[in-house]
Formats: sequence, structure tokens, C-alpha cells
Amino acid sequence: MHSQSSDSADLGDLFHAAFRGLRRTWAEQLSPWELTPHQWRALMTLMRPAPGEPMRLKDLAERLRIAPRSATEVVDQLEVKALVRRDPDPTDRRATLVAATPAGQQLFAKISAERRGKSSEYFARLSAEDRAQLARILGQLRD
Amino acid sequence: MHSQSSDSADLGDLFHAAFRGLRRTWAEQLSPWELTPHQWRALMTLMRPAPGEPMRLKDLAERLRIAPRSATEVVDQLEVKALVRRDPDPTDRRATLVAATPAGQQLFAKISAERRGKSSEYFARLSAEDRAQLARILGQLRD
DNA sequence: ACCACATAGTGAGGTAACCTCTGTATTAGT
DNA sequence: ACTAATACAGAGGTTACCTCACTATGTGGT
Repeated sequence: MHSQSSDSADLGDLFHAAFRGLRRTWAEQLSPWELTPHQWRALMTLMRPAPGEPMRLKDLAERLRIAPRSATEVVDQLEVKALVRRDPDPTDRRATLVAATPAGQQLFAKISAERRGKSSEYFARLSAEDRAQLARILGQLRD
Repeated sequence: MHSQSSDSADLGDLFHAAFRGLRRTWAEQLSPWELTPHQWRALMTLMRPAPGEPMRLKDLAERLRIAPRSATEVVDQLEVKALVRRDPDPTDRRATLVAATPAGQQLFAKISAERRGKSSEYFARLSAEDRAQLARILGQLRD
């Protein structure tokens, strides 16, 4: 009953373990395409509003919840792979717009399809209801 | 409907965000004592069976679910801070036993108390029921 | 029109939390 | 007695972040 601290410790540990599992699974799934989970997340975020739609680096950073400098980094990596392109924003010469190239869009589609096909999602082992619960609870934590 | 894949993506994102929040919160809470979350977790794990009870480096690694080499590392860090001590295992001269020093035990007690007192636990914003649900679901993911 | 200030991106450099691969004692199994 | 396995640590690498300082712009106030 008063093992409150040990309960929370366990919860922290569980969270830690589950998150590590998630990352490992992602890394394995993405390794054939030589993408890190971080890069995949960035590409996905760029595709979210609409494929090929450009987005400011700053906005990408915001959506990924990372510092702008860190967005620069991941965009660099994706640019080297030619999955993403930087263009100057015509309305503001300080800003650069980032957009997925056709190659990037194709890769995104390919991986998404593969994932759906294999249904190798990490969360697949949970029931639909548990997934919903989890999403609800995690949402509370994020705020 | 491709909302299915976007659901899973959201779940992944939610998980990611929540985990980052957890780590940030921990780091902040521990910073007055100049401990990283990783070091804290290791110290906690050493204290779990019984305070001052020695444990093989290999077993520590197993409980932390990290590679033995990584356990060496965190034990190094704690040893520098004199929170932990290495002794040769008398029953196996390959092995070293790691145990929290009195200083380590005191620090552990102090931080635990502070945490309970402030009830500044990251998971405190969840209801008891949600915490239980979360623990159950995370447990399923870990296996 | 001018100046102060804010904003967008990036170079430089750093950190936490991992990892593998290799080498060296030492113990265990046949 | 000898081969295989095990425990640890040295060397070196990776991912996913960060801050701080700088430059090139844009914006608001007088």
C-alpha cells in the first residue's frame, strides 16, 4: 500500500523498457532502407499535411518537438539521401522550405505499405481497446 | 482508410513524446544531486534487493536490460562519486561485486524521501486507475 | 527613413545512453 | 588436461538530442 514509490519506480521502468523495445523494433524495420527512426519520423512529419507540400524548418522542428538546430540536422541527413529538398522561401528570405522529393515520397509510400502488409507494428500485440486506452493515457501525460 | 496507419503513427508519436517528457522530468528532479536518470536507475536497482547488498555487474546489467559493457560504464560513474563500491567476488575471481556505499545508500534515501514528499512524480497527474491500466498495458508490450 | 529588436537557419561543440568488437583472466565441462 | 564458456573492461562508434554564437533577414516604432 505504501509501496507507492516502488510502484512508480516500476511504472518508470516499464515505460523505459517498453520505449526501448519500440525503438529497437523501429530500427530493425527501417534498417533495410538505411533510415533511422528519427529520420523516418521526420519524413513522416513532412508528409503529414500533404505529400510534397513544403514546410518551414522551424515548423518541422515544432511538430517533431525538437530544437530548430536538431531539425537542421535531420534534414541534412535526409537531403544527403535525396529524400528531401531545401528551397528558399520566396516570402521570407531568412526561411527555407523543406519538402519531400519524389524519391522521398516513393520511399515513404513503400515503407508504409510494407508496414501495413506485414502488420509488424510494435503495438499490434495490443488489443484495439488497449491501444485506445494507451493513446488516451499518453495524451494526458503529454499535456 | 489510411487512418489506421496514422493511428499507429500517432501512438508512436505519443509514446515518444511521453517518454521524452518523463526523461526531462527525471533529469530536472535529479539535477540538484548531479545524477543522470541512468545513474539513478542503476543506484535504485542496486538498492532493490536490499541496501548495501552486493550484486554482480552482470546481474545489474540484466536487471537494467542493458549490455554488460554499459553496466561497467554506469558503475564507473557512480564509483567516481563514491556512491558505489566494487569488490572482487570471493567465489569467482572473474566477477566483481558492486554494492552501494553508505554514502550511496544515504543519497538514495534522501532522494526517495524528497520525491515522495514533493510527490513530483511524473505519473502523478494520472489517476490511480490510469496508472494501473498503463502498467498493465506496458507490461504486455515488454514481453 | 532609420534604428532597435526579433526571427530563421546553421557552424561549432557538447552530452547521455546506449552499442559492438576485442582481449584477458578465470572457471566449467568432457 | 584441454577446450569452451564466462566476467569484465579498453577502444571506439552511433543516435538523438542540446546550447551558444553568428549571419542574414524581416518588423515595429519614432
